[in-house]
Amino acid sequence: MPELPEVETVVRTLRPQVENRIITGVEVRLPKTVQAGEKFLSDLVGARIAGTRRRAKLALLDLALPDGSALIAAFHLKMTGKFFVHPPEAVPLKHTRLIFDLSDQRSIPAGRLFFDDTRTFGYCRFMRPESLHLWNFWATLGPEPLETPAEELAACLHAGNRAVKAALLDQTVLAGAGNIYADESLFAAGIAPTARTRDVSPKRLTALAEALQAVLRRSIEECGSSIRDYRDAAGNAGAFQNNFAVYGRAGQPCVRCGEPLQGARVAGRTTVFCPQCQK
DNA sequence: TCCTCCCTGTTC
DNA sequence: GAACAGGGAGGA
Repeated sequence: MPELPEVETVVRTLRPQVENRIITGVEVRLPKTVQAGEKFLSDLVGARIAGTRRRAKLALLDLALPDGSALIAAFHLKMTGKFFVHPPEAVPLKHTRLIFDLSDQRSIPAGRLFFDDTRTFGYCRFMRPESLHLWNFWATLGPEPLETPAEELAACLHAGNRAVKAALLDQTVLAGAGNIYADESLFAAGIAPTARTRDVSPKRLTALAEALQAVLRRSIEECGSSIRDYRDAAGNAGAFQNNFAVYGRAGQPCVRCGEPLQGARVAGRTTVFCPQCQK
């Protein structure tokens, strides 16, 4: 389940394999994977992949079209979306949803970029950069947690009155956290996932924001967390799952106090926390 | 603000 | 053969 550190890792591993390659063909194997901008599909041949970057949990390809205009391919991997660059002769796999054929700048075939997605929740949108703001999801995304002071993130979390975990998961509050990093940062900050944001002091919300930043940074250093499906664009698993204090550990002893961790459902998500250490 | 649904492979 | 995994849209 790619969250911010996993998408960051995917983008970093994809970059050297696709940047400055030319798209020589496109194959849409599952129509619904292209969520918007189908009309641009025919313009893609000859486009150069000018850049790769991340915003929230989106992986973005900046494309330079042959007519000189710019286009963005925005991919949301959701739970099971994966990129992989295969040799030019590779054939689609069972769950391959979208393929870009790539060549180098001298038109020599360089490979095929597969977007594979078992559960088909992932998508790609083709958009003009100047039209991005018309996409509601994009326009309402909250700040990047690693590029924003913790006090500012705390103020975002404080707005409204809901379970703190629900605020952490809300991409319009801050962008990039998912179930894993929400649970891990709540544990690190000693805050119960069900605590109402209005009842948590600004100081503790700041500690939560700092804990989130720390856990995201550490996970990026370890190339993300691999639960089941996740692989980066080089086919490698991450290692941060070995550092989980609570995620997936319901019933096991708390690493801090030894009491059994409790499982629950909060904000519609499986949640694990320590009733002793998190108040 | 909260709940349901989408989807398929894995686990019990 | 059912429960479960979960981001985000959409509806209550």
